[in-house]
Amino acid sequence: MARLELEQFLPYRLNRISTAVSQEFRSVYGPHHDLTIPEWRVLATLGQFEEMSARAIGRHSAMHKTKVSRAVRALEERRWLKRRQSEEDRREEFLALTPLGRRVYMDIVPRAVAFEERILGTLGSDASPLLAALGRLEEVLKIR
Amino acid sequence: MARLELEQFLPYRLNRISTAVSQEFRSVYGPHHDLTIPEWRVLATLGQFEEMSARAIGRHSAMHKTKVSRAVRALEERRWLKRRQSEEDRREEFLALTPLGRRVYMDIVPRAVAFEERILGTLGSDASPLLAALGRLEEVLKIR
DNA sequence: CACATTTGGTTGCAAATGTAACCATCGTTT
DNA sequence: AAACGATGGTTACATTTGCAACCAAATGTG
Repeated sequence: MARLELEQFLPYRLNRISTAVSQEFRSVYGPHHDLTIPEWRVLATLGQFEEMSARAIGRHSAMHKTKVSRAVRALEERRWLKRRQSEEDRREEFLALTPLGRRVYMDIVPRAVAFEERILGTLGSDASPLLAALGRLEEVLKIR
Repeated sequence: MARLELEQFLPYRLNRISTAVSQEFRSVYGPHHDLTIPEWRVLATLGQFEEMSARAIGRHSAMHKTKVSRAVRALEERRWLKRRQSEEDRREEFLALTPLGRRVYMDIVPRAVAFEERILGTLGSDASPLLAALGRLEEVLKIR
């Protein structure tokens, strides 16, 4: 008869690990800044690329355009980013962090880096095989 | 200056991989049976343990009790599981798959196993380091 | 140039989820 | 046994999410 142990099942394990890590990470910046995961992704993308359209942000951070749209509005209301109408194509707008937004970004990045190092650090020599395997998974799943 | 590439950031990668894998998996059983992830988890847990309380299912499958409650009701309405009042403690009820539910379970399990084998298979020799690393991560995150 | 099609982005609506409040029952303390 | 808090489970409410419809501007086609 077919046998399946949920706790050993790859999709289940990945899901649990992923949410636990996200949760942990949020508890790292949460006490200092209140922002959701989609908001953090937009912030991080703009921190990395200066100026970018919403469409491009979505493509780069793997988020649906409605998610991006809402996160952008939230950040805009907090004055963390500003919009600029494109000259060539008046449908699209370019987004960029404000000085305030950049300050928040610069405050979170070191925490993010330290967080990641902490986790990978405790993995010790298992860390790099993990990263390699994740890379392979990304290839297999064609999400790269 | 602080540097962070979102596409390389561990929480981001895990999240993307996890949702992609879940999505893939759902497309495996989706055409045959329509059930959500929480419903699948309850089904899988009961398939594994014959009879179990909702509380125990939640603990075992790492789901909040409201999620379990709703999934159980949905499965019950589909006549895939039945409830039995506990004699000792009239608050709790034991849940078990009906023959119909078990048939569905038995139909999905081989697909699930094959799916997992397909993914791990394409990873080749990277597969077992991945599983080992996931195990370490679970330890580090104390979700085991 | 008129018209259809595509595309960047927003909005409305329905489904999914988490939190807190809740109900009933249990165990414990007095 | 009366009163207490803890526990299994459900329900109500607010928030988040995805999908589809939508708007406006761009591009393509006759």
